[in-house]
Amino acid sequence: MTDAARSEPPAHTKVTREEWLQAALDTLIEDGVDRVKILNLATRLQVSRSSFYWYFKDRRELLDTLLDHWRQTNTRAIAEQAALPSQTITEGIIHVFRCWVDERLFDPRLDFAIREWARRSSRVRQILDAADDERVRVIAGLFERHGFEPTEAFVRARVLYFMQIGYYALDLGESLPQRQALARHYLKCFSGQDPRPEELTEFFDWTERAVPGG
Amino acid sequence: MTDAARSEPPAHTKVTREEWLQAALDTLIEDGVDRVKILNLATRLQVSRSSFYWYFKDRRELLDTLLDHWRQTNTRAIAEQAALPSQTITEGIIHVFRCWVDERLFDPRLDFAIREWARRSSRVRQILDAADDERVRVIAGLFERHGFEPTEAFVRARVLYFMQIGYYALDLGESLPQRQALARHYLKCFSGQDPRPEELTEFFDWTERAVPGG
DNA sequence: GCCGCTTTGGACACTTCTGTCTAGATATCG
DNA sequence: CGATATCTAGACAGAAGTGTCCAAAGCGGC
Repeated sequence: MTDAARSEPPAHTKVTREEWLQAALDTLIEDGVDRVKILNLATRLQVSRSSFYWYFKDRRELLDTLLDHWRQTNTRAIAEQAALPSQTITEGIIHVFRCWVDERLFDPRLDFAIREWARRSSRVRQILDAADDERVRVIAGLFERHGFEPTEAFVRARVLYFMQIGYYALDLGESLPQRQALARHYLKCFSGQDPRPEELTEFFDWTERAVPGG
Repeated sequence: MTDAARSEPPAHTKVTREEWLQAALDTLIEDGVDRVKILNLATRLQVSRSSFYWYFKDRRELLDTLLDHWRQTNTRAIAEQAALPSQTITEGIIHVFRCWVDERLFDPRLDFAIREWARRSSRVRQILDAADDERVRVIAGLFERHGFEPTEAFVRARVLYFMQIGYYALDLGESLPQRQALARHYLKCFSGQDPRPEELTEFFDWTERAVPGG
């Protein structure tokens, strides 16, 4: 995209709306919604606090914008990967695994920041519940396409998805090789069957292309 | 325990240390550590804020006490249930399931309040990491006692534990019957084998005794 | 070169929370 | 009864955050 295409701000602008948003997003992910304070952001951006009110009506409008951003990233990535065609159930699960490996597809820290926020806001809570529901549904659909009964597909989708949410809750900080070493066992546990070796090597190749160096 | 045994407070005491602690614990669980404010608690307890400083040095001392309370409940319950003797792996898993059913054994909301707190305090984070590690270890020990290879035991312990943490993260609010209906499928997924019918009925009986009416 | 639009800074009033200090109230014991 | 230890209230100072108002600064167009 050229600079002209994004309607360049006047030259004497110190901080754009996008910079306020990015700073807010970073703070949301790092410290939680309670610390997304206008004063904080202003200090971080080296600009006066009152400039904020030029771009946003109030703090609430800023937070609403952050929430919209989340809605249009994480859940969509899971849905897209789960919908890809697959020869075997393990290959299908591997497609979903891509979300857990590439943070550009699914940002776990943002997801948890939203989850924590939802504990204190029924409005956010409703939106989050709908997202969780959709994620489990699309994964259950994957299991069903591979011949699992609806109830078993639902339970296995839950185990796969909840397990990953729990994994993120612990925020273990494992390296990619550590995680890859266990992938085969996870696949066995989630699907009840062993993955084909070529599926695994293809997954590791994909990982190397998507996340060079881990 | 008799009243005499707990060294009765003077009659003109409006609020005891234990009441401050209980109010703080409730608030921690409900609203998170950031909202455990002395002013809040004083208002809730209908007492002057400065009385707090009679019982506690400062806010930090109160929070330390809450953390200690958590350390001596949740993790211990999991360790105790996982250590019980079991004929089959499914029976062993069912013992752990008791923690997920009886909130007197394992309080999920307290656990999540601590988890959220740990995101902002490296001290709490270290303590939490040690607890998570111990929980996975004791469950992996259960799988190993039933003949699983160490790596597979470890992965299955993780899937079982992380899945439950993820389940709590979503805070679905399902009823006990709803959850019981899926227990058989979870056991199959976690262990790779079907539970014996009598194990399930015994589990449901235990549940009815422990949590009458669900 | 001046006007006006966009953007920023600084001051103000308000709220919520923290910790300290001091004076008082109340039961118990001598 | 009075002294003492235990507990509570209220006032104070200060930090950190919110939103509003108005003056001023920097560019672009005329």
